[in-house]
Amino acid sequence: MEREQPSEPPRCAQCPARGHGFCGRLPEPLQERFREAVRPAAPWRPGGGGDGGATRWDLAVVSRGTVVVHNTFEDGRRAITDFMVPGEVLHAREGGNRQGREITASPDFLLCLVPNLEAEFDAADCQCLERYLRSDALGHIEALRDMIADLARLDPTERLARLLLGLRERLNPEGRVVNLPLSRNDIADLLGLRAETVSRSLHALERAGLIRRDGPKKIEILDSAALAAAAGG
Amino acid sequence: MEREQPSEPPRCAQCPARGHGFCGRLPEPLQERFREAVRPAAPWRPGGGGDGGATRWDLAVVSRGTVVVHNTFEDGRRAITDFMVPGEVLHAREGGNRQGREITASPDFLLCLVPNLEAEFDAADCQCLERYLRSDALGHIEALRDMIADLARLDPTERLARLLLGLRERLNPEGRVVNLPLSRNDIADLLGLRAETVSRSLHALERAGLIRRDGPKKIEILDSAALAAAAGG
DNA sequence: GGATTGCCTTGATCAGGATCAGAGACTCCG
DNA sequence: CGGAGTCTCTGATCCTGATCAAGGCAATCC
Repeated sequence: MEREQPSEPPRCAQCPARGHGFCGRLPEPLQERFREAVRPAAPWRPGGGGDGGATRWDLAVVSRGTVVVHNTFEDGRRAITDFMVPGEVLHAREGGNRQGREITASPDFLLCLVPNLEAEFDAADCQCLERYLRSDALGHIEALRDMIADLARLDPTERLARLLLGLRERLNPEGRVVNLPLSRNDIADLLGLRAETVSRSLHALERAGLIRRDGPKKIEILDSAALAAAAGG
Repeated sequence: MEREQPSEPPRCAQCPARGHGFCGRLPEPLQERFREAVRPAAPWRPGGGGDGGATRWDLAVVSRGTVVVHNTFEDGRRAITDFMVPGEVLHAREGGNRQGREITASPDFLLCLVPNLEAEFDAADCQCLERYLRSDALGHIEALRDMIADLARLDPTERLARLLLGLRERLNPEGRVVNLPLSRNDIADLLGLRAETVSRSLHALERAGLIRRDGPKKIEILDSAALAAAAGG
């Protein structure tokens, strides 16, 4: 199986997100055109602030690693407001970075870029893609609203339970194991808590028999139904 | 000035959102086509649950009133996750309402609907509109992320200050007065607080000389800069 | 190997917002 | 006009998650 299939350049054949995510949901003919159009790249230095401003793109799909969107307040308080895992779309921002809003990524991250939609696709494909992009954005809006509801009304343990279920859905839908892509501090910034509280809440979920911890990152979900119940419905 | 201008049907000439918002930002020729395409309607009963399911649309712009998106958890906890005021777009949901997610509106609400984009616009206009819609959705994503950061890291008074500044921006950019479109309870559900805390925080802002209250709904912003500072940057 | 560093965990204390309780203010009706 | 009901405001108490502090553990570096 060393030989590449003609329709899949090596970069796609080896993509961890192959078959999942945005690319996989496109209709077949467009998917093939898409494979030819994408350029793998890491357009800014991982973890570092501000992409140099050089690389511009219309559309990016995360291929490897985790991309994190965060706001920093003037006094140093930080919040993670969004994050994307392999297969998910990073929409182009039109206005550029405003004060305090930044995007970073894990050291191993890699994106698949389409620098210019209209240059790469004909009118029909372009319109079709635009539609999928809009649909993706609307779905994302729903997800962010759910996050808002969680922050507004769930207690720490419930938030953590939701996060674990969401991460399994996105990273490993078939399995029971979640490998946390974020540190305790990042999880705290994501859920509006402190790292200590994250620790304690994980401990509580483990004591209740809903999860099993194997090192700080690896978490096995023992009882999905009970975990969903613990997540507040 | 009783006579209508030919390019503006009465419904648009009298629209409270005239000139502002999504319609106003469209380029002129498209704006005119848009005026002819929209149909004013209130496609579900205000405040009530579940739009009967009858009315379907591709695009809706709020013309009058306030539209509120909220999640309700099984045990009755409620969160307002989003809301739109006149001039703002209510994007079509693709998947229909999922459990616990609902949209309601103030009793006087009115939308401008485009039931079917492709039926009402030619290909070029349609593509242009789709692009504006995507841009609107991306801007909305940014706004929701800001809300997430606020819920995660700001204290009640800071959240309230942000809400007031945001509302003035959206409802009355020129003036100093904000007419709250939500009850204390709704504000609490929006900011992840209790109505009592909203009351106390408003009181604190007033005592600090940043706002003046004139009845429960009418709020005058006395010192924008100080209010922005109190909003945590 | 030993020291350093960063991350995670656990414990003790504290404070801010929730909760409980009750008193005005306003609207909607009869 | 009066009464019911809802919404808003204020006060007193309680509890949860933040804060402060310290120890464990693994990876990295000399």
